[in-house]
Amino acid sequence: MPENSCLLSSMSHTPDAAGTRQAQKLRTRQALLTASLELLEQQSLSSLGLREVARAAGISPAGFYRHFADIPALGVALVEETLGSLHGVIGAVLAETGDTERRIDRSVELIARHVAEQPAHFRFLARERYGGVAPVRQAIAAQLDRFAEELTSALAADEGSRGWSGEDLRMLGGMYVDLMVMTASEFLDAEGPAALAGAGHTARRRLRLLTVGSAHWLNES
Amino acid sequence: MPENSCLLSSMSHTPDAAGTRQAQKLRTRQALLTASLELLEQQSLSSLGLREVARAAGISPAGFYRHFADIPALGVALVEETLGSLHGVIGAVLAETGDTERRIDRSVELIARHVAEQPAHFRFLARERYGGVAPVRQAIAAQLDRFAEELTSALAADEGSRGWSGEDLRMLGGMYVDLMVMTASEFLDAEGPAALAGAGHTARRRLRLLTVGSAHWLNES
DNA sequence: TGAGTCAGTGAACAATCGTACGCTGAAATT
DNA sequence: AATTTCAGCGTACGATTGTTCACTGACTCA
Repeated sequence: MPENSCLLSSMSHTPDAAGTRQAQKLRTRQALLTASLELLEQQSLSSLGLREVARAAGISPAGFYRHFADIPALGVALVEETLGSLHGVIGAVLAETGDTERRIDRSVELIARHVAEQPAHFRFLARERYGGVAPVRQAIAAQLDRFAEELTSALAADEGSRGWSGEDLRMLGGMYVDLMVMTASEFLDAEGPAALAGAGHTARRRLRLLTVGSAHWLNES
Repeated sequence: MPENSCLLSSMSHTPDAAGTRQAQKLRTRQALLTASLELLEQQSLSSLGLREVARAAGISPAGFYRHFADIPALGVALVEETLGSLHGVIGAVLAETGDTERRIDRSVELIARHVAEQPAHFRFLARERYGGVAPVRQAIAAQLDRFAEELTSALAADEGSRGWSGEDLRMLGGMYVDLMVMTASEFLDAEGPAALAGAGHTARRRLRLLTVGSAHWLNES
């Protein structure tokens, strides 16, 4: 830990340039989220202290309560921030082209890019998916269910899944979602470009295996 | 929490019947493991307190150090206890019969039974697999890698995987392991016999999809 | 301009925490 | 029988925790 500095340094209460009231509040809220996400790279939410977060964000412990009632509440907000902006992206990738191989490549690239851009968010996600804080667990489950649902309806529109039952489609969508989360975790664990490429390689092959399986699903089931 | 009682009550220091020295030590060690596992049903390891565990096990905080140096060290021991006894079981199930459908049924039943018999162990496993305590995470990863390896060599001996590359076999083994962990988590989340049966149903179908995929893997890859 | 709102402060609180010390007494060893 | 070993205890330490309270002062709005 090089610096436990005040992340707000030059923006707190100084009557600087920008800052309507609520804009400033949002900025501190964001500072809390950012600071906690940084702290969460080395520990899990259930051991994260309220004071610890406030300190890292540069506000007093009591100030925390102006934004969140709890550490769990902050966790739920983090879930929102991590996954909220990703809805609709999957459908776009699937709709892009019909070529299966290219679709797989695009999907893996998409995950790799997002993970590389905001690793801490996905680390948090993987860590808390089955973590010790119930509200956060539920929030993540709800978001992932939404993803599975979106993926399911995107798959239903595809010609490759004609004749599939809704139940089977849901299962397939769920598997894709789980595969994505697992792939994201492996990208996170991968250190160095070689390991990263390897992770992408096996991720593609896993998706391909699923694709092959679903292509023959109706004939053998 | 109905009772925070002393789990050792009648066995600590009383010159009762049984108990060579090391046997008694093992017994308190086991009490520590059992107590912590119980506490871990509602929280994760990184927020588990040393004093909390000692209190639940009925010994003094200082006594904890006679058995473990850390809470992380206790976590590693829990990993050992959870997965150590399961090695070899997978190979036995796979070797039992050649019929794919029956094999899938046996596997899912195996998981369901183990999860039902010791739910807390598997809850702990799922929670800490990507949890905040590095040594525990590594211990789990090492154990699961061993499982994947065992599964891989079991698959290699199977006639269905003739012509597969070692790399592909490892991927498939890894997917089966991940699927097992996921299935275990779903069994844990399932409340009531209906949800439990449903989890088993989708677990079987997921395995079947993987089987269908691997049956056509060589032709389409 | 004047009154009201409210994000953030600082002090104080009772708890809990991890760790260290020396001690005890039963079991093990000689 | 004398000696050593060592699992567990009791106490104490400083540090940190979550939460509350009355406060301040810059913004907002009439």
